[in-house]
Amino acid sequence: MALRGYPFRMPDEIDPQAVEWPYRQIADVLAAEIRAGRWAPGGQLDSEKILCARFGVARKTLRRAYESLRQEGLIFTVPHRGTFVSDPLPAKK
Amino acid sequence: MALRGYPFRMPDEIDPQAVEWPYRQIADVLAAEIRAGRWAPGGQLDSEKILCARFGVARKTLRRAYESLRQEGLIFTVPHRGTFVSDPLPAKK
DNA sequence: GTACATTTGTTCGTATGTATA
DNA sequence: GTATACATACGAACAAATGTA
Repeated sequence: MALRGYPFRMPDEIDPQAVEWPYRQIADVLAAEIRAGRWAPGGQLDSEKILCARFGVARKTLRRAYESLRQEGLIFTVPHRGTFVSDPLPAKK
Repeated sequence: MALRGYPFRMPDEIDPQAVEWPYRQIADVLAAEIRAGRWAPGGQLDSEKILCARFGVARKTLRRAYESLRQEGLIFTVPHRGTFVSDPLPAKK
């Protein structure tokens, strides 16, 4: 990482200089983990706060990633409770 | 300045009629200020918006000037955060 | 019931990224 | 080169709902 004079290193797989937007990279990482079975269907995902720390992004960016995953049907959010893995998972396109 | 009957003075040192491209003039002005120590190494430069107003140019032009300064190693940009003076500054060629 | 922590919901201001005319 | 619009992102703050001690 650390491209073009960017002095910091991101905590996780996110590259702010990449072609893909950070929120997309995050969504892809989480989608892969969900598909891999890191959480069981219905299981609760990490909170926005935790994931912000993990990926080193602002909460708005993390929420944008979650929003994408919701639109893709992989997760659902219960207000003030948390975000969970869809059950069943949609077929992989 | 005050070209072609334009009764006012340009906001800053840019002369659209000069041989040098406006983005080059801007880059030179900023480079001189950086070398002169107007900002400390690591200090945040003015935003694109501010500098557009100062030099009286479109954002596209200002960004091109910043791009040149980045290539010269004088500054670096953190996406959505701002543009900063390199630390340390490269030796003047 | 009260107090506290946790999580998501919402809004504000500012800055850069990208695209189109 | 200019002008405009919109998307993405950071940072911060506060609100609302939930769960627990």
